[in-house]
Amino acid sequence: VPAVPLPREFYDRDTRRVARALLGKILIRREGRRHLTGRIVETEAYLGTDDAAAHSAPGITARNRVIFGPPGHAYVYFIYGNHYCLNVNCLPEGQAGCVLIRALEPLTGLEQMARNRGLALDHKAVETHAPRLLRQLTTGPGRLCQAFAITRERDNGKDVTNARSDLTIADDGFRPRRVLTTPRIGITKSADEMLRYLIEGNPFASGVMNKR
DNA sequence: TTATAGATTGCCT
DNA sequence: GGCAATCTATAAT
Repeated sequence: VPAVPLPREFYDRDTRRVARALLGKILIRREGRRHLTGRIVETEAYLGTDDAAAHSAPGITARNRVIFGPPGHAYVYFIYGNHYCLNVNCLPEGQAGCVLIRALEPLTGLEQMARNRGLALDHKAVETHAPRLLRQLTTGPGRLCQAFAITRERDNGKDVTNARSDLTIADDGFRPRRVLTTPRIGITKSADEMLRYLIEGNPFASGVMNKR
């Protein structure tokens, strides 16, 4: 696992470019000496005050203030009374924009992820239902937060570029072969904008056959 | 002060 | 494929 997080400059540019560039990077949750890691395989861009679907659309509020802050910080919100979602904010302080992390390919710490998700993941289960089970760990924005124990209370506003942070994003050199662009999922406003990015063919992206 | 919709998920038929 | 669960930000009263 790479020890050096992506630098702040990585996030200090157009939100769509960051959303695409985050594909293939590694999300790292550190719990003492143990690590949970997963490769980012699906993202969505949420633009500034011009994007009706973005939480930043109404301007700065208590809830969304992280999106207007300096780049490279986690924006975590609670939705539908049940789920947390993880974003990283982009662009310089004062400009809104963030990327929603929608799906990961789990890499290390799978048993802990399963425990966090309330799933049984023994060897027998892996042998018989591996693809189904593994997809239940970190496919979907709410699921990956539960698997990584990401909550608003614990992680909102956290600097993901700080190596001492327990939530960081790093580059291990992996580059996606091909990237698909589609409309965003689960929104009603600005639903036609092509702002969802995923690694073509990766089985851990959400949706059927990597589409929707 | 009350009502409503929401960047989701899991269980039901 | 349909729908309930369950909290909260924001709009409407």
